[in-house]
Amino acid sequence: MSETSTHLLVPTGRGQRGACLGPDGSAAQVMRVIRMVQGRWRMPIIFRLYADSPVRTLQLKRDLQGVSLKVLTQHLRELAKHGLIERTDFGEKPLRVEYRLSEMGRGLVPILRAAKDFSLRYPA
Amino acid sequence: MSETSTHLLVPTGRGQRGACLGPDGSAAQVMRVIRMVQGRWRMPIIFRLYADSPVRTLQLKRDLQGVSLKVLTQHLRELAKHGLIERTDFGEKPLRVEYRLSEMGRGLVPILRAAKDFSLRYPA
DNA sequence: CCGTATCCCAATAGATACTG
DNA sequence: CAGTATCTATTGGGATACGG
Repeated sequence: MSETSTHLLVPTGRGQRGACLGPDGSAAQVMRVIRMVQGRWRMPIIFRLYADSPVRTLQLKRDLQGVSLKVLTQHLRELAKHGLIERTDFGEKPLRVEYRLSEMGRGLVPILRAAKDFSLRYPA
Repeated sequence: MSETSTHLLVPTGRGQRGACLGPDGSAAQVMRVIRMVQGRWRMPIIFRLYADSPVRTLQLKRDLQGVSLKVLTQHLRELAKHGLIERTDFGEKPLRVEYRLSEMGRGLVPILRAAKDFSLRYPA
């Protein structure tokens, strides 16, 4: 196909510069991931669940230190909606709800490790 | 140090579950990267510069299609402030400003590739 | 050509009070 | 215990107009 070297995002051809990030929609695919994990408490939640889960709600709140229950619940709901975590409601009394990282959530690990490496290699 | 298995984030010890993401501050390091790249037009800008740079301002605006000059400039300033891109102002008339991905900006590539892989492996 | 200044709207998140 | 309801402050980004 034609010479698209200066055109929108990355050209479709393989082997040239930029090809390893893929054809056009790559930015959108990356943005999707960013939207899933962005938010004041999402990384703390994900790391906490990764270190040890399942965890009950109030234990999570205590460990995150500083988050309100409202905001924590909002984030947990969003994370569960996107499939990164799983919510288990035992229909007990007193109430008992647990959260755990899903298989998809564990799939984030390579991204997080790459991001952490980047932060270490390029300090603020 | 006591048994921290259920404690804050990831325990300091090596070799257990969670250790591959590192000790405590990892969430903050990842959040730093997220803050640098989050924003409506940052991924499109980064991918565009990665595909071909340097690029002049209005060419970038045309390629991004839909962004206003104000918002584009805001993002470019922030990206430059964090060191991900470089801004070159040739003191010419008519005005001529170019943006290019920095070495640090290219350091994002492993993260972006991991994020793209994740999106493909776990579609919406 | 490359911005900045203003105004506006929606989304985020903190504080606080209430509920099954 | 595990939420929801309100209210508020701040931020991000779009539209538009103006300026060097």
